[in-house]
Amino acid sequence: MSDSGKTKYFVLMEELKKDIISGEKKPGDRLPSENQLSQAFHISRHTVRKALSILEQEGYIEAEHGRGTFVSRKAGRKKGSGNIAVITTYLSDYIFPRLIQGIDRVLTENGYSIILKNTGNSRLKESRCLEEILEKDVDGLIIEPSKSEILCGHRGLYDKLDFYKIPYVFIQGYYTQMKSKPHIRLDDCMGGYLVTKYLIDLGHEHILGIFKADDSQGRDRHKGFVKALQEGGFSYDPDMVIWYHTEDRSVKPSQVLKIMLEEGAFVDGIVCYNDQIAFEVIKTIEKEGISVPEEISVTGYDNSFIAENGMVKLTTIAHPQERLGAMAAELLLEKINEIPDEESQVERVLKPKLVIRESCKDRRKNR
Amino acid sequence: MSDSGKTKYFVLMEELKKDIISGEKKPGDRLPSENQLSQAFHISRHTVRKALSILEQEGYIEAEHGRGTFVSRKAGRKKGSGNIAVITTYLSDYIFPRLIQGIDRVLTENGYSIILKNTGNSRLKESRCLEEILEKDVDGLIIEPSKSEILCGHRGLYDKLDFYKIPYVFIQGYYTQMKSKPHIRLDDCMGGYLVTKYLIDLGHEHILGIFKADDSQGRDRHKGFVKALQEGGFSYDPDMVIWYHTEDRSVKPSQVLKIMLEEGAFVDGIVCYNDQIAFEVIKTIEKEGISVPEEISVTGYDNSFIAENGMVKLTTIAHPQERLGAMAAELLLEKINEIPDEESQVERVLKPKLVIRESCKDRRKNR
DNA sequence: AATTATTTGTGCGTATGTATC
DNA sequence: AGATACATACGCACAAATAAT
Repeated sequence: MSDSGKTKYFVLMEELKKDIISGEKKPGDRLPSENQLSQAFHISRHTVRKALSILEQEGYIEAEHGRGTFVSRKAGRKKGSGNIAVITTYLSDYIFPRLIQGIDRVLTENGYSIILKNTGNSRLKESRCLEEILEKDVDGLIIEPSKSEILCGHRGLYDKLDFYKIPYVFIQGYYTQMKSKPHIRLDDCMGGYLVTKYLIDLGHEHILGIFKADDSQGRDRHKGFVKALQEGGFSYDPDMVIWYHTEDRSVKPSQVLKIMLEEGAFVDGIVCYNDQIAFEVIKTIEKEGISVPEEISVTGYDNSFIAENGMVKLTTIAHPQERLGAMAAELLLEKINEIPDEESQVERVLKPKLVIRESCKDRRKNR
Repeated sequence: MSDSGKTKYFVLMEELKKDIISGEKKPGDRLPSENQLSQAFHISRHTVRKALSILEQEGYIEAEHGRGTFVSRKAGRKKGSGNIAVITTYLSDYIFPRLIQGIDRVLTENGYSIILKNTGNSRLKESRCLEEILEKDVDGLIIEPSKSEILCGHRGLYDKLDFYKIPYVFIQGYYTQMKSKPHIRLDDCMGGYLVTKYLIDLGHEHILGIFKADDSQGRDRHKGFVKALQEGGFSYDPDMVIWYHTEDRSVKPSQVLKIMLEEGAFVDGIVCYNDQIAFEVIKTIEKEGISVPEEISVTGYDNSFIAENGMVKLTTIAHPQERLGAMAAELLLEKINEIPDEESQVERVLKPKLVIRESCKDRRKNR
């Protein structure tokens, strides 16, 4: 034991570990064979194996039967639990099942499992979920932020994720203060533009917008709505927009609309935040004895089951739900396997498409 | 290698692990010395050490230089991952979102997270999922068996779950060979009875049944179907039943029905395995120029979204999806917290309810 | 206090099996 | 088919820690 009293296998192990950490041996490189090492270090092959087994256990190297021993591609990193957390606002409703389906498909193909959490769109629950995630060891996180338009009160939790080097990607919304973080979303501005433009092209002149005020999607869809109106030569009238919050969603839009209609407001088209709202809106309108689309056209958003199979087939924006989930999973996998130097693109935007059904009527005089 | 092709160290390791998990060796107990083991198992000390090193690495034992090797004090009561695996056939469609919602609600309330897996109703994937679950440490398992009516080819995996004392409960279906295992299900026999009885009471006399052949639900619903017919004084006619398998589901029922109708078979009511099939059936019937329910009544099963919001509002069986999930989670929690002596009830059956909508017509002459 | 037996830890040499190229 | 490389397995020797005599 010439080397400072340490054991032989320990010396060899440290030597190899040093080479790997320093970068002298790069991920994927082949180590000398066991016999070569045993000769070079003047120790028995058995002792070499002991050193290698420790390194393998710690995840620095990977031995392949009949081929050789290689520096692990994810050298230095923990071996990983194989679990990835997925936090969404809701589980069972609307687009989420398909979204989760897409995430699951990609992750399963790559040997991961998903840990599912949902926040009910509550900031408090989102905090709890994140804290739980930090306690368990997950290899990554896909999260749909709750009420993404409201100031982020728990930025610290995301900082912790960064600190522990747990990669995460946002889906659907994103916190505006964290725009540089990886996220995948629909181009909601374009979506809002498309439906509004469609109504204008069909000759509508009194278009009402109903938007959600507390997430980035609502803000973006409204932005597109305004853009289309102004391009069409209409001046923007704030009275022709109903804003609501998550907590209001089942009552406010319908109630306000009802009052507007009863007060005799003239409306020939309504752009709705999503299909659910559109459905509520149609119910309300028809209760007032007004018919859709003959008197008022209505557009939805998301192309959910309800749009295709409801009483009135909704003209809406196609939401490639499963694709969105799959892309999020793919981006996360890239982040997980990424070497710190290179950085993949952090934002991926899906272009929405208009799906035309039966909820809008052509109001042009001359055709 | 007399022992089933496994390596010697592996055999010894499993043997010792079994003793520790079963409680034969208690935490703090001393294992036989390496030399004793090598003599007892007729293997070299080197091989014994290999086995022990794995157990030490996994945290089952702790070696103390000069004293001996001891069962780890924290071997038995690993703190628990707080994760519970949920394996279903599908994720995004039909009743599953709500079911998972129910499971999630109860488990989240109790501080657990769910790891989601889906099998696509494939036995192979079910095996893979179970193997993965065995590798990760989960505190329990809720599983919807795939094709529960077909002989269980991987019983061994469930035995392993028993061995590692991972509690599990079946939902929806259950393997008939494992009836004594905890499971939660609808009383599908009663459900099948209810819809059929309803049609008979409305004066239907030529009732066709469409059932799935490869799960226990299909078999049970058919059983109720037969019971109602015979109680109503009709003899059972096998030609008035269409059986299909999971792989057939999108083509066979409609095709066979189409042929039957075109050949002039007289049918005034159809009991369908579920709402999806009922939906397909209605499409097929109406393509043939026959109207529902005026000429043929159709019943569904599950009371899914489609039943409430489709073209024809389906008379169906209410499936308390979220409740079912919640009950499964509650039963699992009982199993997890259960002291091995006392055993809670293993089977819980939910009574189904008939939901009457517009897909059946009263055919009685005198009212 | 020293000795001895026991037990784990380190290390060497050899042989055979099996996967890869 | 043969060379190479990792995987399993046996036997031996000695060191270091521990416990009992």
